[in-house]
Order: sequence, then C-alpha cells, then structure tokens
Amino acid sequence: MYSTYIREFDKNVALLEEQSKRNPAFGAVVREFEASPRCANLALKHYLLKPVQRIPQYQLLLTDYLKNLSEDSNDYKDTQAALALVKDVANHANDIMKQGDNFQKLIQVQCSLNGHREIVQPGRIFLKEGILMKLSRKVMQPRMFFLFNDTLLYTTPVQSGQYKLKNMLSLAGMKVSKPSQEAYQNELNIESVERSFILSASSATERDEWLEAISTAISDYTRKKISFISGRPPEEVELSDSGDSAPLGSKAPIWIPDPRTTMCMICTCEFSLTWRRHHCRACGKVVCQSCSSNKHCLEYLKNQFARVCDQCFVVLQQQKSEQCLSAAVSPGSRATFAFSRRQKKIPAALKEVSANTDNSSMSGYLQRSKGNKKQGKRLWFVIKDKVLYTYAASEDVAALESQPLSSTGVYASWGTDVKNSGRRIQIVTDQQTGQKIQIVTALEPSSPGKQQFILANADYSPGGKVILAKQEGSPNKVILTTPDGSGVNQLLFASPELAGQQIQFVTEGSDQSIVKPVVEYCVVCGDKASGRHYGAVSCEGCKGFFKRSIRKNLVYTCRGSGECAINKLHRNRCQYCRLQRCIALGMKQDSVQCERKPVEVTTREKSVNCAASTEKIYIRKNLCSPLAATPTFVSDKETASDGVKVEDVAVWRAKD
Amino acid sequence: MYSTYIREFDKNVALLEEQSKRNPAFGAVVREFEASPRCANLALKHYLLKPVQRIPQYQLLLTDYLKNLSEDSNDYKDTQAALALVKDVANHANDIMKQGDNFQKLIQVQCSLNGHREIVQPGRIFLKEGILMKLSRKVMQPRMFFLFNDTLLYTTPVQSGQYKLKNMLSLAGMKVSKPSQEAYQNELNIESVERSFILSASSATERDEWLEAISTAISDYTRKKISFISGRPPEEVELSDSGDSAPLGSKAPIWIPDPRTTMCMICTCEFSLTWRRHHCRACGKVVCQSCSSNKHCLEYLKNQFARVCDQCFVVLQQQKSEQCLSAAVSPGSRATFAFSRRQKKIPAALKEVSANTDNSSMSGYLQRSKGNKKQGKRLWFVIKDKVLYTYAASEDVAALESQPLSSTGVYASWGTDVKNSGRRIQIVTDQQTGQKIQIVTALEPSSPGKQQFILANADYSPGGKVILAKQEGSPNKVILTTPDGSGVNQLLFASPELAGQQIQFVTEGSDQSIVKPVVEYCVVCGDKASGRHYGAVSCEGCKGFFKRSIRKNLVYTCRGSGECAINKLHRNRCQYCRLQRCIALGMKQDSVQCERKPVEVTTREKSVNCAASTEKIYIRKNLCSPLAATPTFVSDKETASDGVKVEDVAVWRAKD
DNA sequence: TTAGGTCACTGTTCACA
DNA sequence: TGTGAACAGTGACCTAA
Repeated sequence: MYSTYIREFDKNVALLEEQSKRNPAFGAVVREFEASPRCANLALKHYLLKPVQRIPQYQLLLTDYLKNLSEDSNDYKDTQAALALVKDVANHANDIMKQGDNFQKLIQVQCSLNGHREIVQPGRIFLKEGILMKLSRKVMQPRMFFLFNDTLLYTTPVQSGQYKLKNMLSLAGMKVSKPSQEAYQNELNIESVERSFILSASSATERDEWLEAISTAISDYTRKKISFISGRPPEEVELSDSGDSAPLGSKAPIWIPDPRTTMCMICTCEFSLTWRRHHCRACGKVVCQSCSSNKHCLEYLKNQFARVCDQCFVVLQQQKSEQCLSAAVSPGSRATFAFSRRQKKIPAALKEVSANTDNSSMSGYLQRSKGNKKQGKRLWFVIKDKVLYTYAASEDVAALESQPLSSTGVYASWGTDVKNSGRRIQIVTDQQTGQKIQIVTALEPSSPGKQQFILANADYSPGGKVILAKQEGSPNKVILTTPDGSGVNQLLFASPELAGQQIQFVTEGSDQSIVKPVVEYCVVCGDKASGRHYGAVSCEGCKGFFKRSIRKNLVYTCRGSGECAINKLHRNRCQYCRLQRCIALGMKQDSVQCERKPVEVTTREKSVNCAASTEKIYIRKNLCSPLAATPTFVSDKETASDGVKVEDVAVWRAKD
Repeated sequence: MYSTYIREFDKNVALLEEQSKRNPAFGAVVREFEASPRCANLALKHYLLKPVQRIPQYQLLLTDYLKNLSEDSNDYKDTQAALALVKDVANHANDIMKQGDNFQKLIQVQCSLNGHREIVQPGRIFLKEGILMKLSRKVMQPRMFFLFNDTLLYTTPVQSGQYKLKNMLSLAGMKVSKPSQEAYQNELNIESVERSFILSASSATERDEWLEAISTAISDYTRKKISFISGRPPEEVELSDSGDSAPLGSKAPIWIPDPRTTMCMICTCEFSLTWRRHHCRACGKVVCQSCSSNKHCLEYLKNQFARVCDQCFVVLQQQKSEQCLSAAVSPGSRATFAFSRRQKKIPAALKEVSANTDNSSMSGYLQRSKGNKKQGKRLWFVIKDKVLYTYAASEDVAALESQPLSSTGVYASWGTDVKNSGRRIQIVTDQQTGQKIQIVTALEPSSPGKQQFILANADYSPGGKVILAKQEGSPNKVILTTPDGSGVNQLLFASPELAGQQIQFVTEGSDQSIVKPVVEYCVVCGDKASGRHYGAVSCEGCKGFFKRSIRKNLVYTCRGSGECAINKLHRNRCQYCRLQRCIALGMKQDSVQCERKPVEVTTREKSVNCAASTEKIYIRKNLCSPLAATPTFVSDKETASDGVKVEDVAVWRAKD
C-alpha cells in the first residue's frame, strides 16, 4: 500500500489540483480546510505526503533515539527491535518500489518482443536500452539492445516499437572493449559466449556510456556470481568522497530549503509551525529550533553571529579552537568565540587565550554559574586588558562600562576547584548591580595553610585590590583585606561546605551574629522554597504550576496509578500527581487570583501576521512542482538525476 | 541471484540428468567426478543444491551458536549482527521468490485480458481466480473473477483463455454476504461501490471459499488502509458497526495509547512533544490538544468532567441534550451540561431547560459577558431551584454555598439589552465576595416609563425578594424595594452611563444625609475601607496603589475603553481605570508625600534609583516586546531602541 | 488620624526546553 | 506551549508624625 501510494501520488496530487480548478466549489472547500487551524498553514498536498514521510521519519527518529539511549535503558531492546522492524518495512517498501518500476519495464520489454519470451524474471533488473549500429561486412544495421543485470538482449527492430529477439547474451564471460584504434571513437566491441560484434554508437559519449554500463554490469554480475557460488562476500568497493576543503563558514551556504519537507534535517522532528523552521547559516540545511540553538560567528558574514545547526557548530568550534591557539601565540590579535547556550564551563580554549595573551581581547556567551546552582544566566563576556566584562547580550557592549571594584557589599563566587588551579579566571559580582564583574586572579597559596586570592581592579591600582585570605583552623572564615591594610573585613561562611560557593561579606564587628540561612524546602517537590505560596511553602516551579493549573482550569490524567513520585527531578513527569500533591499539601485554589491583563487580542493579531508571512506561500508554491511527489525515495541514480535533491531526503539502500 | 538460482534449480537438475542420459560420454564424466573422493559419496546435484542450502544453513547455525553463547562473550554482538544479516538475506530471497511467482501470475492475468490493462502493480497480490455464475433476470451467465489484495476483477470469458475486463472493483467499501435465505446455499452477494451482483458458485464449498477469500481480502485491505493512513497499527478488534449501544461515557474507554504514533487520531496533526498528547476519556483515542479542548462530564467518572475529543464531545452533547429534554419533562431529575470553552452564549438547551423546569438543576461552563465587554471569565454555572450559582471551576461546587441576597453592599450588573428581553436570566454579584450570584428575573416593564426587575432569593420567600425599578426622568436612580414595601432603597448610579454597569445600593433614609454604616467601604473598589486616605474613604489596597502611582508618577493605559469596572475582585485588572477612579472620587495627589527613608546602609543601588526617582523612572522589562509597547510611554533616549536592554534606561513619561 | 514603610505573597515575563 | 527563575505589583500590617 505504501509503494502504491507513492506510485500514485503524482497522479493524485495532479487530480486534486485539476479538480480544485475545474470545480470552484470543491476548490473552495479545499482552501477552507487548508485555512483551518488544524492544517497549521500547510496545504493539503503536504498532508498527502505525510504517509510517505512517515516510514523514513520513524527510521531516523529511532536511529537517533537509540544513539542517545544507554544500553541499560529499559527502552533499549524495544527500540532496537522497533528500529529493525521499521528498517524492514522501509527496505521492503523500497524494494517493492524499485521492483515495481523494474517489473513494469521488464513487462514492457517483454511485450515489445515478437513472440512470447519470458523476459520477466525475479532478480532481473533493467539497466539500459538503445539502438546501436552493428557493423558487419561494412554494412551498418540498426540493432536494439536491452541491458539487464544478468543479460544483454540483442534484437532487431521490426515495426514501430516492436523488436525481434535475436540473442540473449549472458553477461557471464562477456567482454566489452574499445577498438584499439582511437579513430573509431564511436565504436565498441562486445564479445560474449554466444556471439560477438562490433557496434557503433551515435556519438563518443554514447559509446562511452554503453561501455561503462555494460562493463559495470559484467563486473557486478561476475562478482555476485562468484560470491554466490563460493559463499564468500564480495570485496568491498571504496567509497571515495570528494572533500571540499574550504573551512566551514567561509562561504555562504547553498541553502537547502526544500519546502516540501516539514522535517528537521538533523533530528527529523516535525515542525508544523513555520516559526520553527530555521536555516543553518553555515551549511544551509533546514533545521528545527532545538537543532540550531547555537550561534557562531561566520567568516562570510564578517564574523557576525548567526544561527548554525548543531552539526556545523561542532565543526566551527573545532575550527575556531585551532585558530585560537594560533592566535594565542601571537598576542594582540583578536579572536571571537561562541559557546553553546548550554555550556556550563569555561572552554579550554578560553582559558588558553587568557593565560597566554595579555593584550588580546575576546568575547563570547558563557553561562554564569553561581554557587551550587546548576545553571546561571547566559551572559555575554568580554575580556579586554585583563578585565572581564559581562553583559546581558552582545549588543550591550557599548552601553555599559566597567566600574572599579567596591570592597563593600560584594559577593564572590568561585568554583570548588580553586585550590587546585594556581591561576585562573574568577568572577566577582557586584552584589548591588549584579552586572559588573571584575577579573580576579587567584594566586598560588603563599603558604601551605593559607589561601589567598586577589580581587583586582580594572586599573590594577593598589586601592582597587582586595585580598581574600583563608586560614587553616577556621574553615568558616575568610579574611578580606586591602593591600595597605586600611580595611579589614571577615568573610563568614554559614558552613564550611559553602566555602566553595558563596560568601557573605560582613564588617569586622558583626562576628557573633552569624547570618543563618533559613532554607526552606518546597513541601510538594522538595526543591528550595521561595516562600509560602497559595498556602503552602513551595518553590517557584510548583507555585507557577499550581497557578497555571487553577487559572486555566486544567484537568490532568495520570498515566500511572496516581502514585507518581513528585520530587525536584521528576516533578514534571506527571502533572496529575503534582497537582494532587499541591492540593493535598495545602495549596488553596481560592488564593489564585484572576488574570490582571484582561485582553489578549494581540495573539490573534500575531497569528494572522504569521499566516501572511512568506513562508507559507513558499511552502505551497513549491509543493506544486511535479517533482514534489517523489521525494522520499531515491530508488537509484535515474530517479536522482531527475532533479530530486538527494540530500534533503531520507535515503536508504536496498540490498541486492 | 539466489532466487534465480532456486527458480532454475529444478530445470537445471533435470537438464543435467537428461544430458547425462543422452550423452553417454558426458554421463560418464559426471559419474567419474561423483566417484572422486572430493565428492564424499554425494551426487553432483547435491552440490548444486549447496548454494540454496547455504543461507538457511547459516541462519540455523548462527541461531544455534547464539543460543549457546553467553551475552558477555566477545562474539555475542557480532553473532547477533551476522544473524540479522543472514535473516535479511533469507527474507529478501523469500520475498523475491514469492513476488516472482506473484508477478508471473499478474503478467499472465494481464496477458489474458483483451486490451492492454495495467494489472501488474507493485504491491498487488494475486489471491484467487475462478468462474462464478452471475444471476440477472433469472439468467445465469458465466463470469471470470480475479481476486487481488486490493481489487476484484470482473470479466467475461471471450475465447480460450482470454477475458474481457468489465469492471475493476475496489475492495474499499466492498461487502460480501450470503443470501438471507439459507436455501440459496451456492450463492453470494457482492456489493461494491462500482456495482453489485448476485453470484452463484458451483457448490456450497466453493461459495464459502469465495466468501471467505473476499471477506478476508476486504478486511485486510481495510485494516491496512486505515493503518496506513492513520499511521497507527491496525486494531485487533473488528471494525464492525455492530452497535455497542451503551451510551458514550458510560464505560471507561479501552485506551488506545499506541506509543508509536505521533499523530492525533482525529486531525492527524503531529505532536512531537509528549505533553501535547491527550487521551479522550470517552473513547480512549490519542488526540492533540486542539482536538480535545472540551471537557464533558462522564458517567463512568461519576459525572466528573474530563477531557474528551471533539468527536466524542459532539456525541456526548447530543446524548446529554436528549437526556436533558426528558429531564425537563420530568422535573426533579438532574442534568449536567458541558459547553465548549469557546462558547460565548448561553446555549439554547440551557435556556430551554431553565424556562421549562422548576426544580431541575443543571450546570455547565459559561462565559460571563458583562456590560458591553466582549468576553468575560469562563465560570462554572449551576442552576438549582431557580438560583444560579457561579464558581471558578466545577470542583468548587461543594465548597461554596449560596447566600441570601443582601440589600447592602450589593452590586448588580446587567446587559444593555435588558429592556428588549421580557424574561431572561440576570446575574447579580455580591460585591463583598464577588462569588455568589443570584438569579434575577427581569419582568416585562409594567408601564412604559418604568423598568422593573426582581432579584429573587434562593428560597423565593417574599422577604428574599427585591424589586429593582427604574423611573423615567431620573436616569441615575433606581428604586430598590421589597415586595411588602418594608424596605425601600435607592440605587444611585455615579452617572447615567453606568446604568448598564454598576449600581450601588444605599438605604432609603440616607437619601439626604447619607448615614454612614458601621462598616465603611472603599469608594473606589467597594472593599472594606481602612479609613480616609488621601482624601477618600478607601481600602489599604487603593491607598497603596494610589501612593505608588503618584510617587513613581506612573502612567497607565487602559486596554479597554476606559470604563473598566473597579471592584474588589477586579481592581487589579486595569490600573488606568483604578487610578482614574481614585482621582475622580477625591484622592489628592498632593497628599502623597515624598519617600521618607532616603536609605542609609542598605544600598548604593537604591540610592541611585532614588535619585532618579525625582525624574520619575519606571522600570518596565517588556518594553522591547512589541506586544507590550504602549503608546502612552515615551522612551527618553533613542539609544534605548538600539537593542540595548531597556530595563535599566527607559524613562516613562506621562503623556501630558 | 493618617501619613509612611515593610515584606510576604500575589502577579507577569520570557528564555528555555 | 509548559516550566520556572526573576522580577514587578499588591496590600495587610505596622510605626510614627
């Protein structure tokens, strides 16, 4: 059914279009349907294509899923089995498709031969046909040849479209060759067990094509025959790929905007909504948002940042990293970096540069990780003249200026591995603004029992320096001094474990009154609570969840038995149980107020705009192409040469 | 090659044998060879069979090997892979073999049909052929039938082995059946889209065979078609229409939680994220959010509301509507309703019931449309004993109780079309709680210049009734009386325009000198006042609001038409109207003093803000967002629009 | 009395997933 | 489009002018 569907797709889409035109009422209904929200701005044709896309999509998805699945996972085996199944189906469909075409051709050949000869044979594949002139006794006679994977039919044209079979030449033992004399550039020799002849094509090109086709067929056939009889596998053929050695991003990509696909070319996810479609600015592929969450500077864009797909991102990072190392050798040069939004640590490359170059500047997005929090805000970092600046976004660079470090009201945070790294970048945040950040140089501990860090000011003036010192025996305390000793403060940790995290600066006198952090935990999920919300001590997450649930009057269902564990990690797994727990633990529905914003006209407006965008037109327009029908399958070279782009389509091979 | 080899095997072995006999010398060589030690006493044909045996043999060996291999073994994975490979090959060969036979058959059929018809189609499988007698006008005529997996060919025999194609009957929509009368045991009926006939087989057995074959083919085809189109695996259960007459929702559905599909089973949209997957609680189908936007009470859930798909929703509504009408006929029974979330008007059914039944109760979600506002909040309404209650959600029903109408502190609101409808449901809100709502019956104006409405109490006792009357000439005034005349109140509108909106009840005696009730209420919102603030009796909320607004010199905008109702419940909805009302009702801006604490230790940051507060800084994060951009605010500098985060810089100005 | 301030607890926002 | 960290607004309660 799958292959039949594909086979008839062209015809059916054409029919739909024709009828839509011919019958205005019908056309209107179709358009109306397409305009309905459920169509998500896609044309009906598009949905007709869905069943075709499904199988390759499943295969890709499962492959990808399996790749990311640990072998211990419960799903692993099932996924493997599923993949095998889908592959089977895909292969089967592919086989059927190919065989369908092939059989059709075989039948056609068989019918065009005078006298019933069984040309149709399982395993026989049609390869090429054409008229060649047979040279005999200086007389040229037209002969029709049909090349199959196991045999060459030698026939004489008799009447329009009919041929008389003269010989079935087995490819076993056949030889083809050019004439020894270069002058006969249209000729080729065929020697077979049954008979041999000299043939002339209409052109040198045609001759070469025949030569190529026949000799390939012979060698394939021979190889298979040998392997079949001997039981050994045939020798591997090298798959050479012509390497384009230009670095990625140096040239504008040839966009691959196949409008027919609604699939991300990396993860194969469906993006029914146009806004989820993106182009990788490096390779041009159509990708979804999550497969192109990174930006990278691209050479051809004058090192401006642009969305790239995850695959290109890795390559680009690698390229830049290499560039950067060479930049590090020659100080004064400028390198620009991009880091993944999800990147949590300072990349090695950045460390490298900052250690080696004194005057060079660099910048990039980094995650600020504060204390023991997993993830901080993504900020734009600039290192310039030993000062590290951060900005909310790269565009802010001009707007903000660095300010000298103040010794009061300052929070310092560092990683737990500080003591291991003699000299590394540290970030100190001005508590008041939360914005300006100065570079801190951590010095080698001057004595074994003492750790010391210098918070340096931008101008490195003595007045701007602050020394953080830690002493053995008092794990909760860190001394904060200015180099001239004018100001001495104590750093009091709530507990020794916090040493590696966050420290609060208090003045000398307030030693006794240790700031006790009253950390409360969410009664629903155990996450850190942000206060009492709707009647229960809870975290921001559960607060928001409860509010949304009540506001929208949502009713959830549990996929399990209504006993799902709700904890920080799994609270999002079951909304039903989470809400149950919220209510059970005292959250009051009455406490949720109604929305403050009464009107939400804007969303409608937005969607209208969206619908009017070019992308919709784009999709439709291109679907009209007659080629649109045969996308998912690339059965063999001839189909591919028909103009279907191979790259953007799921390709798999049938085994022979 | 494998399959070709198998195909030809018999022929070749026969050939070998024949030639051995016919040509004694050849026979002798063969025998000699077979006698040689290398043949190990096996005949040549045994060795010819080897290549055929090889694949199944490999499969058996590998299966056995794997069985005896521990999973830790190095070979385990390789063996698994090898086995998969060999199985593939075997299956492939098998397929090819089968298909070969099938194609041969298809070709044969095609050739036996007069006129070239493309019978050979990939995926088409030959199933059965034979002559059946066609009964028409009591004349029996022989007809040749060819059954395929997707179609039934209906042909007339013309000459030896040739047939004339009369119809290609698609199996889609075809039905076969036995005649109703048992006497016709050789007959069967075929009904198809194209045509139908009564056929007679040569025997009861043959008839049954045909019946079986065709019906199996039909169900297979239908199943495949459904599964192909829907992307779901075919259901195990027969798709018979045999009416399961139990009403929808009376039983828990058999869930159809097929994890493989990413498609909504109604609109076939793709949902790549699991949260978009829903189950219809009535039929169990996996559906998307938009195809299950409605909830309906389900019998098996004790009439609790649960998400149902759009299809079920329609059916359930229909069911309920029928139930309800019968309920209306027999008062005292209870009917429960559900209305679409998007439904904005009271459904006809609800009106019907409320008009006809006195004691029946009903409930459902309705949009409350107030005054000239387009859309209000969606609330759960319950009509019980002529009283209309509203709740935020259906779950609240148990939590709230109706309270008798109080004549003090009550706001009434009605639609502007009141005078046009002689009798309709009106809603009166208790200002204090904003929750309890009583039914109001609007009576036909007793006299042209007089409008009268009755606010009925829950028990319909005379004491509970209040009559609202409006008189020509005094648009700002509405008389409020009890039927017995014991209490007469005046309804004073702030202005005539408010007539359709909000009215405040004051007691009769307070006409001239308004008697202050013990409890004072905020003139702005009607909440309990905490005293006189900035010149007006107001609550803490409005006090604080006014203070903040003046201090920060905030300018708000109304998203409506500047006539938002300001009451306790909704005062936060529109800051613009709230402030307007504050000013209109006498709050003096001059009474707001400057901030008292200019900050000491706490913050340098705050002092910055404070200094700027004279310049009236207001921070709005979402200024960048096009949605939030409101015309009243003017950003101070052009730099702000440059993509710089505006939060730190934006200055908001009053428009005048 | 009626200003002011405080801060727990509402609300909304939006990057991210 | 749900989530939740972050931030903005509200108002009950308190102090003090």
